[in-house]
Amino acid sequence: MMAPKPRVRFAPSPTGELHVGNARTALFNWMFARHHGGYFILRIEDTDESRSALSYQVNLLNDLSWLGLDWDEGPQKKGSYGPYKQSERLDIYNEHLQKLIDADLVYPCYCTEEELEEERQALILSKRMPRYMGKCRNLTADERKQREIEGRKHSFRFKVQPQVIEFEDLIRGAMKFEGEAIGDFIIVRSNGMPSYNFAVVIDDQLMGITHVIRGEDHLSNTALQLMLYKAFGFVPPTFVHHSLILGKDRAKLGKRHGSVSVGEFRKQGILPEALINYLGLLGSSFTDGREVLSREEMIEGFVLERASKSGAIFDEEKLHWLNAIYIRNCKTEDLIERLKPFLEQAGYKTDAVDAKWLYEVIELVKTQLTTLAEIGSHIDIFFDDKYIMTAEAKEILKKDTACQVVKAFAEYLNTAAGNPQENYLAAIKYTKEKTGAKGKDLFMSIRAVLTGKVHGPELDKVFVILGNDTALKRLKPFTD
RNA sequence: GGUCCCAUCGUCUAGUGGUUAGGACGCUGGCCUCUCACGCCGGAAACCAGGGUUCAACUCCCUGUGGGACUACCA
Repeated sequence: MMAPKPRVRFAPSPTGELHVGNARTALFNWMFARHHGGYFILRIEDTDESRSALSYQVNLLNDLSWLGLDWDEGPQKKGSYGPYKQSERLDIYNEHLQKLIDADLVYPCYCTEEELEEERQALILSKRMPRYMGKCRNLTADERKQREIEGRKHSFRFKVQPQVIEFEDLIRGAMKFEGEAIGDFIIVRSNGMPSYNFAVVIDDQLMGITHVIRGEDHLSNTALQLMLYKAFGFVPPTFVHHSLILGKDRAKLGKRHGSVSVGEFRKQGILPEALINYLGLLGSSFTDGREVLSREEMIEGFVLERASKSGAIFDEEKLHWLNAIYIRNCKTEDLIERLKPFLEQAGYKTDAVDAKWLYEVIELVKTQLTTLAEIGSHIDIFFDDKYIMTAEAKEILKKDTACQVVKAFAEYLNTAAGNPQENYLAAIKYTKEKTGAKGKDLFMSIRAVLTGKVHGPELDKVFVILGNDTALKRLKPFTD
């Protein structure tokens, strides 16, 4: 008999930009689903009304789509396990809460935040672990009524039985937690919203999730969730906790480490396939050791168990290396399309320019690019309004030989009648013969005057793109 | 503090008792070349420490050390 198709989910909370760490979790889930021909489900965990925002949710879907991580069920995609937003599943949570109330596995807690904070501080002071000590656990019916009359709101807490929790993690192996340290935790808040640990268990169960693939930061939550699975009589899914992405200081990657959101990398001109490739590589490896992999190859070679157990530092340089590879492997027509927003932003009017000509320009500078955003500094030499003479170029042109070279070159060009390709070759030949200059003296001088820079693509190609007229225009100030 | 996780070049990793410890990024030497980039060839660079187990440990066990996560009416 064939194993049932796995159902996995990515369950972000729309409280900020999509972080690369979360994107990687999404990627792992997605690759796992695609590799096994299963289902990738997107669930929005928006039970924190104060932090969730619709704009973030829109962003999230955009970023995921941009990365190419398509989901089979979730927002904008109907499935038979919805709704896929927790804020729309409130009655489901209430039903389940009632079950636990009926089974006497939960109790109302009337403590205020201030009281809880006080308790926490007292415990810390006496060097004990800060946790809820169960003040409201054994309240009598009268005491509860009294608090209701006082108008106190209550949350619901789960009665934690001291126990050892064990489970098998697909990446980490046997996991064991001493339940002793866990206090009665809140499953429904005083505003009626479910807490994370409560909602996640119900949703994963009801949505038929077979593998919970998430970050290591959820490892200790698993113990609480397992208690809930048991309380409901649910069979827990397989848990898989991958390692975290770290900053240079080996702490969990966060805002203070610089760029951490998918949106930021997009704005910097990172290609989605490069980011996906990098994220897939980070903290994992594919069997044959190759590192530049297409989406299909990643799906094909993905083995969850190969994911590393230890955290991985985010290496932007390696991301850039991959990005450069994807840029130069990109078909020039496609690259131009991707480049357009960046060109506009840098002040280049792409519509005002001949498409064929632009194609030649991009084709020529492709290999120099690391990110799309730096396009401007590579093509400025081809635009009169962007062309400027750098200090290094001026230095080159101060030399006597340079002056002679420039004059001779211009002299030939002034009377030349061929196409740019022929003209360039002939002008170089003429200049070489007339001045005796060769090598660097010859080419660098011409490069300096033509592009205003001392670095750039092959001169002959630059000249052809520039054309006779532009070349002469730039030569003129140096020939008078 | 408590619970838990982790530990191979600077970084990402391969490695499952016997290897010259392999690859990639970065760094670096050279080639190509007017320059930069690309490309090609080469180099430096690692098994956290101490005990076991074993004929043999990077690999298995223990302890220590170091790093990290969690410790909310956030997810």
